[in-house]
Amino acid sequence: AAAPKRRAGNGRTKIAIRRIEKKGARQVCFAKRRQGLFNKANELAVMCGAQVAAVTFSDGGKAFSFGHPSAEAVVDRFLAGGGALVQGAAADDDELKKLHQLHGELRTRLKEVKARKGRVVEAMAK
Amino acid sequence: AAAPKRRAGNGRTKIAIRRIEKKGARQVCFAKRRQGLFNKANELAVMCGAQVAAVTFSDGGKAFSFGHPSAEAVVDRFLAGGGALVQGAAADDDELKKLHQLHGELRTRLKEVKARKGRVVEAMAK
DNA sequence: GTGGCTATCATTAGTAA
DNA sequence: CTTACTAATGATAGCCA
Repeated sequence: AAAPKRRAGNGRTKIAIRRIEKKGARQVCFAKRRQGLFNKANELAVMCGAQVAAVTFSDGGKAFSFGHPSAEAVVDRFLAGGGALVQGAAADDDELKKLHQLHGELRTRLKEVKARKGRVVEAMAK
Repeated sequence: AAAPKRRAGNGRTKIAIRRIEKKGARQVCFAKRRQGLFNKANELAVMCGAQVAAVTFSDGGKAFSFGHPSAEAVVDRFLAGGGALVQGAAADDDELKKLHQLHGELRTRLKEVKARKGRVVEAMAK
């Protein structure tokens, strides 16, 4: 008798939260997790009666968004409120740590963009 | 003899994705899931090298946000780009300017928080 | 690019502090 | 508001169609 042969599959394997190097796997992961993120955002909005917006730009620069009641509405309100309240007003000490981290990320990002801009300018000179 | 009494708790129970009526439970749920959402957003950003922003307003109208590299940067790009996004020097130059401004704001903010923390520490010493 | 599958890891409902 | 705990639900890595 032929056993109903299970599909090959090792189940979920544990992975670290760092950049996925393989391009293909990274894209698949982006698509799946983007969907998961939007789903979580929707659940938060429905269950807690909160306004939620989530926006992401893929590696390729393509934009995706989710919002309740709409991404634009929430985003507008966010900018209008002038509120640059990061991660909720936690304890000062905690917030200080977060600001330091943000600062570090910003510096890294600045360097990246500057480097890219340099290459672009150089390319245009030719 | 007193048994080492486990903490009461039935573990996670299945619930429907609809508005939570009990106010207290709704607030706790909001706090937990907001944190979970931001965590997912961060993982997506790190693992897939994508820009991500998440913004929510609680029932009480309080704003919370997360962003990589920053909520404002991603949100601005979203509103500016509308949908399709262009690459090139112009886009990079614009982003560079925004990052510089953000950097300045962050430094100001850091000083403020540090000062406040100093006052708090001093107050606690008394 | 999307969707199914399985085994496994991650999140979290309910509760109390 | 945040945190700790337990047990169960939910999300998903890797592989294939």
